[in-house]
Amino acid sequence: MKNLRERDESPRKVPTHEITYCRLRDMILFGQLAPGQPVTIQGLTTMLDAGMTPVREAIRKLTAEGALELQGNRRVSVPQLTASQLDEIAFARLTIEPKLAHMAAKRLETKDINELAQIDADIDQAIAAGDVQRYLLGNYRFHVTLYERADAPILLSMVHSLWLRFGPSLRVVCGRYGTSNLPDRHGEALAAMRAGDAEALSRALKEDIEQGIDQVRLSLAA
Amino acid sequence: MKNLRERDESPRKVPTHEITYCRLRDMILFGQLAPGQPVTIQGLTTMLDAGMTPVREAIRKLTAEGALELQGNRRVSVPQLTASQLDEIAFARLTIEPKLAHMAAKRLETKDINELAQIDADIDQAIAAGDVQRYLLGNYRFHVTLYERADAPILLSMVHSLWLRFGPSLRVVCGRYGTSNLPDRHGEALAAMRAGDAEALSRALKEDIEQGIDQVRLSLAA
DNA sequence: GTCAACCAAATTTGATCAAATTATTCACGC
DNA sequence: GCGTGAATAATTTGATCAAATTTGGTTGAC
Repeated sequence: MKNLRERDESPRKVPTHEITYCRLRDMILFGQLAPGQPVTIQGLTTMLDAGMTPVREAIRKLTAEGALELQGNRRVSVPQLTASQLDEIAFARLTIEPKLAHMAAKRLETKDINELAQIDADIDQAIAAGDVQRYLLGNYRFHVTLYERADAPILLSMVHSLWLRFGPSLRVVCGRYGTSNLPDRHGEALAAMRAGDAEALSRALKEDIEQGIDQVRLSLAA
Repeated sequence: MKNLRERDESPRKVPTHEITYCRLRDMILFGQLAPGQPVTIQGLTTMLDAGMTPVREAIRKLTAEGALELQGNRRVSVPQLTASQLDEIAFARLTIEPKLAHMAAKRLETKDINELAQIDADIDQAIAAGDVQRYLLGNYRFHVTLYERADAPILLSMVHSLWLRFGPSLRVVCGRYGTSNLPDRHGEALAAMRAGDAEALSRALKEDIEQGIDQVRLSLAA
């Protein structure tokens, strides 16, 4: 009985700072906050409709994850990647993500593969429609859903942090060049999953990641 | 003139939450907080002699880095590693740290190598004297000092997080079995640095890390 | 054994103080 | 006389704290 909550006003179960963190993170990953654009803490309190402490805590967490940086003294912003930082991310992603895919391969059940196929279908639709937002969200979900099956929380959190650093730049690329030329090795990946071929799966992921990073690298040079 | 601060009471330059974060982090890395031991936020406010907000922010940051975990509901604690989590850390460390060593190799100057030799000498003294605290601090400084020369902030922050996860367990091992049997491939590493051999350096680091992890793995089985 | 009241701890808000940025004004030079 | 630059004042923002609210756990009574 104590779990039932009748009041519409406060169906609180998760703390505000958690909600604030998620909302701010999604803003960084999928859009509204462009790299370099400076934001004040108080601006975020009104933007996210939360008190000062929860916003503050969300910022600390995201700063630790590399999704935000404390710019000089007074403002925070989404970091703008340099070429050498992109190389670091490339190395880390190409090492860890194929490993997670490999680990996940053995544990994947038919249900999981169907779910991933569903997500992939949605991605194809988004690409065809030129819907950047939906492509980014689908791509993120595809990778994370797969990696979660590896049951490796530490590596997963590292990947999570890498996506927070990489996501904003990918978004900029999509916004500039549209959804064509974007990585779509998901078909190969799904085939490897169905065949239970861990090696092939991790190879497909590696190529998918390389393609995405090359895209950003090109855009960075310009 | 405005930068001069006469008042003894408040020589504030770095914010409290920064200081609190560092102090708490060092407590986790080098000692006082054992894995599994639950701590309350209020306990930390008195222990660290800081207000509630700074402590809260430090906890958020350390939680994001994996140094603390929100235990069920109500308390935080230093996570206790499972065997599979140790495998994850082993994979990540053995991938990233040799890479950083390799990157650093080309940039090392004589001054840096001398500094590292100095640290290594201090480690040897600590091992001979059985001084666990000093060994841990020296070992940490040796690795971090080397990696910093790679000029790769993202990979460095990932390593930083891995050490925060690994450190407490290493400490437990030292406390239980003393400072013998501990990794000391630093001599080989220094030789490789002097020879300018990046491959040999990264190999030495790899062996040093493997040795340390095996030590913890053994202790975990018991 | 279950329910309710109480207690302790976490969360959150609002207030206060300090610091920094911006705007305005005054002075000096061209 | 007009424009530029520096200095100071004002407003905005950040950091910290203390108090109030909420939540979860525990204990005692029925």
